[in-house]
Amino acid sequence: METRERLPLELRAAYLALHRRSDIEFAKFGVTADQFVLLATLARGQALTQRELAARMPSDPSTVRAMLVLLEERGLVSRNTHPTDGRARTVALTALGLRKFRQVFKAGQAIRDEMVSSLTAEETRSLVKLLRRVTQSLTDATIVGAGSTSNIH
Amino acid sequence: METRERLPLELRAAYLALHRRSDIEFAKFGVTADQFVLLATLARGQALTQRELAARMPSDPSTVRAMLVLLEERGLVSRNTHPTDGRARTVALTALGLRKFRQVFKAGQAIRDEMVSSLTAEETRSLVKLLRRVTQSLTDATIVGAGSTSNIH
DNA sequence: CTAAACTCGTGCGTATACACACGGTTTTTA
DNA sequence: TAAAAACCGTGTGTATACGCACGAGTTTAG
Repeated sequence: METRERLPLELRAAYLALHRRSDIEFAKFGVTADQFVLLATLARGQALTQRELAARMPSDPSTVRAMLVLLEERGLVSRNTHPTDGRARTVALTALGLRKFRQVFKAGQAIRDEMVSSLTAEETRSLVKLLRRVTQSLTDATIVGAGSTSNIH
Repeated sequence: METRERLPLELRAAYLALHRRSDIEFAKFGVTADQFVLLATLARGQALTQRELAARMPSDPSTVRAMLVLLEERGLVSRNTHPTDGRARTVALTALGLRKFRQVFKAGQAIRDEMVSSLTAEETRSLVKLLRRVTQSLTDATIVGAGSTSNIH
């Protein structure tokens, strides 16, 4: 029973459980778990470009675009022309979007409490730390491995 | 800097990093990260019903069905009639499916090694343990919330 | 033993997640 | 400064992830 071989599956199980739980809770407010992540990221740094936003979530630029189209239709975010870069568009929360974020964040407290309900404060800190290191290891490897990203044309 | 509020995002970041990394690595073998999870689950328990399979992954029955349709077309799994239950179908790996699983599992060792490359054996054990507890807490809550349809009436 | 309740798989709809190619824009290079 | 390279957002295609409603089969209640 190598714990090293269980780690990927346990990580997957934990994330999917969180995602399901969040989707159910947030549905009352008409947003998905991932849309909440996007709103939260914008709440921390307005006027990001779409790519910056994607990098911080973290997520894929084309995924983020699809989400922005939906959120813009609902009036939660606005997309404007970038002041100096004609290619880019800046994204920001609308007043409605900010209000929605705060509502959902509050509702999410119940989930965050549940998550750590069987953990001590010390264990929670430890868990966050370990997750960060795992992410770092996987991300470094990806960047090194895929570093030959080229546009051949 | 409340670590309790960072936990969901760190969990998400770690899982998505793992998923991306796995998809890239496993693409060489023509399977996705999630398809590998399905194959691995079958390798541990053949002749499961689709629902049992979904419960063990864990995943949604309708998601699993869509995956099975694709995997069956590629000859990696077979679906047969259940011996006693006319509603259910049993699922099993084909010989090709088993071989594929073993190949991909071997290739996946590199990823599993990377994941724990900055962790001690003790920390890895701890991480698995903490993730399990988080999953448990989130799952219990979901069941309690939606489970009042069964025993108590 | 029959009718209601439950369960299984199916099929459809919406939202991610990401790859990839494309056109337009900026930056770098020669 | 003109050509090349790199970058941004868009649009399309495939694969999850899950909810929901449906038909068929099974279990339970009366």
